[in-house]
Amino acid sequence: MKITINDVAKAAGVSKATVSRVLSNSERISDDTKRKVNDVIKNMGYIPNATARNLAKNSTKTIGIVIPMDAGSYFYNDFYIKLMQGISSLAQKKGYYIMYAFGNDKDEDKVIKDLCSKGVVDGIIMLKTEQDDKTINYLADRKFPFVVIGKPLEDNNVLWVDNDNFKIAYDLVCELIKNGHKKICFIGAQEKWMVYQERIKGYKKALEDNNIQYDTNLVYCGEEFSDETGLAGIKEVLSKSDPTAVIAIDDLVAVGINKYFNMNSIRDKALIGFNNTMLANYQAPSISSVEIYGDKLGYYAAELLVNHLEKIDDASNYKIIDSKIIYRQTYNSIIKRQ
Amino acid sequence: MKITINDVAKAAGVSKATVSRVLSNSERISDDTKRKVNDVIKNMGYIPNATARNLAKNSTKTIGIVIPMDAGSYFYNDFYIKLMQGISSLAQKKGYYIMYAFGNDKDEDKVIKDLCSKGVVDGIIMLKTEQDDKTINYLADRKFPFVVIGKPLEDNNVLWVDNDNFKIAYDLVCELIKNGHKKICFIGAQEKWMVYQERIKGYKKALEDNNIQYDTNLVYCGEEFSDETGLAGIKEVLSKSDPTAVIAIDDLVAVGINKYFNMNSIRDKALIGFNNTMLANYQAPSISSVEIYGDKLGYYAAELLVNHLEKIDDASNYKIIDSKIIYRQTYNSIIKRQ
DNA sequence: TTGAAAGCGCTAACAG
DNA sequence: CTGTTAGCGCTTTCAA
Repeated sequence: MKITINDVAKAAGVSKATVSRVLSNSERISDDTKRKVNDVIKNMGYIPNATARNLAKNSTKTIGIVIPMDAGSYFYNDFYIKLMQGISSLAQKKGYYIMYAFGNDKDEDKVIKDLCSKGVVDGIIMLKTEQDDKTINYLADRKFPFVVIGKPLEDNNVLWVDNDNFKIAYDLVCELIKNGHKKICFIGAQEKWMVYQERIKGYKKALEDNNIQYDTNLVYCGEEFSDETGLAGIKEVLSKSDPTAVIAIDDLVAVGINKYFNMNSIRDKALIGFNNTMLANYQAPSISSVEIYGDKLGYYAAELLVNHLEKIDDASNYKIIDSKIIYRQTYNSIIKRQ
Repeated sequence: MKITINDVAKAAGVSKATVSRVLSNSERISDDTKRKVNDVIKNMGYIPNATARNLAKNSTKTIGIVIPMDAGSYFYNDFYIKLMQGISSLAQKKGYYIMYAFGNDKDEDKVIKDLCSKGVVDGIIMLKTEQDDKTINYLADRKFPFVVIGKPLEDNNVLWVDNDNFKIAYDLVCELIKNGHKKICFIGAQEKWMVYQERIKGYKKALEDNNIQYDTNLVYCGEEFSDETGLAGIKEVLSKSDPTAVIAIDDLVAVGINKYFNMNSIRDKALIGFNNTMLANYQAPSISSVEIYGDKLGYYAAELLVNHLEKIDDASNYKIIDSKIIYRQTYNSIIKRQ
């Protein structure tokens, strides 16, 4: 039989209100009774029922996350898992539970609406980096607490976390230039996405600041984040120019480029991808990449949300996560390829 | 202001019991009032409060999953995501929510205990394939509903789903033999794990049934599921024997073997991994692998659990998931390697 | 500092 | 078929 707060109260010879106070560590309670009640609790192995507490407090202490499952995001498994880890880490620290749901293309907002209207979660983290503002608006309108991963187009008090994609690209290009590279190729995809736009901006600015002329022949932007994009991109660029270093917007794209280099025994070009997936690490040669710390993104997204839920004032409504270049074999220009 | 069942009752001119009945689609209610109440519900935009319902029904309609985060499982991201997708798919169909938590090495059982004692979930799915029976016993003792992914050592009414690792290996070896292979190498890891034991059994049986002598020189079992294991394993096997086909217990192990083949320009050996991860697909040459359908494992695990929760009699307490060989470049013995 | 009592929003006997 | 009435287990005024 389940043991409730009443059982404890009876056994301890106090009212259940007192037990409740002990549970929530209320100030206004004598050390004596506190000790007494805690003993009983321990002895009986009493565990408060979360549902009842939730109902009484009108909060669930749980965070909802919606994992996008649109075509292609299959490739971001690594990233999503890392996000989830980060979220989980903060949640455990703060005593929150996490609910997840996969949003299929069509019913993604249905899932979100369900989650936030049925009172099963206190707030939501949207894992989608390229969020449609429809959902953001929906949540904002209802004043439902949420944070997005990926800077939203209009930052009007929306809570968000993101890398500074401009700076990431800027720093990377500067670093390459410092290492003697002058003709640096950039192969991207999804022109409309912020990730692309910010990174290409950083790329351009870095060239400018180093007095290197921007050359459209060195830039390619394909459709999908895929190895085919990499293959097609590098092929096209090489037909018009001769870079010494290549930046790919994603490791998968970099894999395509790497393949092309291998097939054509091109061994004098540096290659750097983004997102530091397993894929990059286990290629031959191993592909350098930029780690964007998905776990941190998740952790701070959760922190932003929880602070908001608990009315703790954050200095700001967003958080920028750092990044790091992971140097592997392809970082050098002269690579021993099979 | 939030609108409750009382508001609806008042507006519809009925009792809240009636509204509740309409909500749960009770039989014993006239079509007239049903329509009337539903209209009001729609008009007012009423959404029942899940927490209150949970408390009243003493069930939460949510499934808990614990994702193992011990060292090394990093490499199974793909697999876990697929499991989660499958679970999510069934859950959405049946109207269940899903709660997840990462179990760090030390506090994994703490997480589980918390989940099942606080009444936040109705049942648990354990994603750990090689489960410690400690946790299983704990849950079984408390009669807390759960299912494990991966056949437990002792199948005493525990609910579980798994691939038939014996059969997978058996079929694969038979297939290779049918294709003319006679010297088939098996490179595994984690000797104590069921996965290894079952597959090696299947391997042996297939040889036996095809009148091929089992040769210990063709078998290697390393420590970790890693590319190093693959490298070390194939090196050792090749020093003693000369297989025409190599089976690796995991894609990551296969990657190591592939690397060795590439480095040494070995192009006359077939290579097949397990788990069909992205890793295998994007190697050069692309590595053949056995798809084990993580999503199905998750889906049926959830189905088993939900049926149990809803007292729907399943024919059996477990479910075997099929598998499929994914043929890629390394399936052929003569491979064009870079 | 503690207790009594009124909910939180919904479900489920039990009557009618 | 529908309403009344207890709860579900906990929190939180309001008094004492």
